[in-house]
Amino acid sequence: MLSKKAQYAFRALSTLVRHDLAQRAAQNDPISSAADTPTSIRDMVQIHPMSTKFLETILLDLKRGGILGSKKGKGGGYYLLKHPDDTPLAQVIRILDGPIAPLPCVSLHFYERCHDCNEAVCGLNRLMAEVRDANLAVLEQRTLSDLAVHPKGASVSA
Amino acid sequence: MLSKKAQYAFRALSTLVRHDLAQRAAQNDPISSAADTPTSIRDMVQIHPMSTKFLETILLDLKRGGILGSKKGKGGGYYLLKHPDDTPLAQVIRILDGPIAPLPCVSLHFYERCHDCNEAVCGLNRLMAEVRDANLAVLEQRTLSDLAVHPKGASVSA
DNA sequence: CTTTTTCCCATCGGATAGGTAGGGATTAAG
DNA sequence: CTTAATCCCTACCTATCCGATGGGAAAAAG
Repeated sequence: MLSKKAQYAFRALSTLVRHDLAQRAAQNDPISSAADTPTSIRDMVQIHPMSTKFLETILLDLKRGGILGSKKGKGGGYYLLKHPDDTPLAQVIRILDGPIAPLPCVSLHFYERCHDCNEAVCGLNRLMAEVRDANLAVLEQRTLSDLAVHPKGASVSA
Repeated sequence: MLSKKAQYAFRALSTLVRHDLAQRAAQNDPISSAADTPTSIRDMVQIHPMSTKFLETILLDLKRGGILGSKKGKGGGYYLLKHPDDTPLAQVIRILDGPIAPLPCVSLHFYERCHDCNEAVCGLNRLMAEVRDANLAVLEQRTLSDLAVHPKGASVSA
């Protein structure tokens, strides 16, 4: 199960993605970043109601994780550092919730050896590695762009 | 991530599965259950070292969940109620850890409506349903029998 | 009846999750 | 320079859960 942090993060990110894509379209300049017009926490909370202070800590995590940039002072806020297509959902989850694998001994980014268990003959490792791969097949493929796609809008890219 | 409960459960179950399969083979009667020679907690702990008391609560959960049966008194213990092929890993996880889905609003067995979110237009629901399906494709297919298969033993059934 | 072993209840310390509070530090605008 | 907006940092609180423990009651076998 995803934590509340990750859930709220995805909601706030969907707002940032929509703002980012709209701005790129308006500028006819799909390469430039959206840094010049960031989105404030206040605006995000108005779109998706949640605790302002809690969202603050989440956005800071995402900034430290290299997904977001920020601008201080009046007219400041947060913005995506990369194109929404270039941030897989797995990256967001790892920042806020840690490992995606069901067991530390099959984790790619947070590997830890399991004691009291010989990995070579442990039937569980192999099975949980299968689960991990099944998860990553979705979470590394899907990106922030997919968050903004509504079911009715049949803009399926692939 | 799986809880410690689920991890320990799988270790104990692997002992029960090996015992069950060995007994079926010895009897040349692959249909009968292994109820007549249950495995005690003490035996399980000797094979996979862990807290006896903790394992006790886990095995009780598995019994309430309909996976195990028990026999009291001397020579008693726990045994599988069904053939190892007929208990998918998903059932074990649901008993000990609850939902397999990343969000309650996409859970099949533990569904809960999410507030502050219109499921029809929520991009996250659709994506997390994909993750759920990817997980279930493995966890409903793989069974307790797969726990006992060692990597070297190439007895791949399908 | 005695021994063995499962079963049941109550508890408990520590960690984590979820959320709150207050006060800076930085920037832009007037 | 002053003010207002906004990000940033530290600490705290509370409830829940995880992993684990203790003490027995009940049942089966000898």
